[in-house]
Amino acid sequence: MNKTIVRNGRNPEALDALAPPPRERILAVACDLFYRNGIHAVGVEAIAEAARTNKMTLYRHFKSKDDLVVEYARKLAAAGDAVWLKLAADHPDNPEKRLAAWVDHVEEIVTSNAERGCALANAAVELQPGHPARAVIEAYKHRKRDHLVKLFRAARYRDPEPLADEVFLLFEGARISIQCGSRGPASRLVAMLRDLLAKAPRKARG
Amino acid sequence: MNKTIVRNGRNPEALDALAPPPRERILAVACDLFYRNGIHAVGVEAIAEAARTNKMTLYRHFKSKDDLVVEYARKLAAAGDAVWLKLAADHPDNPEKRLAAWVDHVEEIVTSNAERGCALANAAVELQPGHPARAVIEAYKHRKRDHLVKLFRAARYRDPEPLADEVFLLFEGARISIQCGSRGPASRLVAMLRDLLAKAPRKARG
DNA sequence: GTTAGGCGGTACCGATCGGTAACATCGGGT
DNA sequence: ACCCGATGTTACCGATCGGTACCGCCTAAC
Repeated sequence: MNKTIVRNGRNPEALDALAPPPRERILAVACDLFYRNGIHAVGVEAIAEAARTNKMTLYRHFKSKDDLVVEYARKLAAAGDAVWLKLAADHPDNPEKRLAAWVDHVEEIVTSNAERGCALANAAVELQPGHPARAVIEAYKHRKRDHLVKLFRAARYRDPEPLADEVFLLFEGARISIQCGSRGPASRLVAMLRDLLAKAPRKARG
Repeated sequence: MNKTIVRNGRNPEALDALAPPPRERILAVACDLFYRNGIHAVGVEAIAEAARTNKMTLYRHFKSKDDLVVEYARKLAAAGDAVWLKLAADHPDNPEKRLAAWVDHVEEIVTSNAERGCALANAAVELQPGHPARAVIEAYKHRKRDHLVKLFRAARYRDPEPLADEVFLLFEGARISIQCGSRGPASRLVAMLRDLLAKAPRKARG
């Protein structure tokens, strides 16, 4: 009867000893359900249940469902920002490799199965213009576009801003198109990007 | 007391003598509300009320809300197809003018205020993958891409399919980006398109 | 004039929604 | 041994959802 150390009361001899605290579980489950089924289609009770807890505990950590949605958007935005941090960390002095790594990352996203598009864009579609999560989403999209500009500037492209806008629109278009059944155009995205980046004019070295 | 001819019983002396029958009013109002507020955010009662009728009459013309949503998607798809028909009718023998007119049309859409993006793409985001309206949406998006291919082929572009895919993604990306707050990249869409179409290689005449 | 059908109005149904109250229980820290 | 904070459980609230039954009215056709 050696009762191993567990994080929460129930289920003493199960193997969820490494289960995160409720708040993290709730948020993780909410991310999954919101993304797969849409925000409006998922009730708080279903989230609590899937997180192996209950509605009360959910409301002890989040003031309201809208608050949970805001945290959802924040977590997604943070995950997106982390990609750029990792990109910079992995190739600190080589913009060329950073660029190639980013294209590989895009390829991963766009060729992965069960793709339901950009979760933040989907959320923006579902949420009313005044919803507090919209500000999080819009700020993230702006940062993303700026990251592209900086990446292209570092790679010595002559006109990084128009190039970033074009790449941005292609990427966003691919992700929204996938869930509209247009996998055809989206499947060509990576080839387009490689071609575009190869042909765009760059400054001379030095 | 000359009772003028009216289309429906009530309100004999008002000026809505030219009011369409209830089904058309309901569908038109549903299009407006679904687009502006999202499908899940609009109840059938609100639709009936805005159409100056009631829920019963709505359910006499539509089996369910899902059925109304399908008709909503069908109407949007028909409106989109009508644009291509008009394009072909306006410039039957001049692919160049047809192309220019299409770009102008894109410019109108993308610069109009209160743009909430592509209504069909938004609907696809909100609807579960099995929803019957999804088939309508996906079929329309395929037609749209094919229309682009045909347009570019008629304009004698050397590789109409990759070009159509690229233009398709740029357009879709712009519309989804507008409602994510990224008006910057989207505002450059038309310039991108004109540049892209000017530089893409074409076949020689004859 | 009569009839039939489309329409408006109201009241209602069961289900589910987001959100809360009250209480039992368990754990770790002192 | 004690207590306190975090969690689990249950029941409940008002509001709203999609959808329906019933009745009365008006119009159009015959």
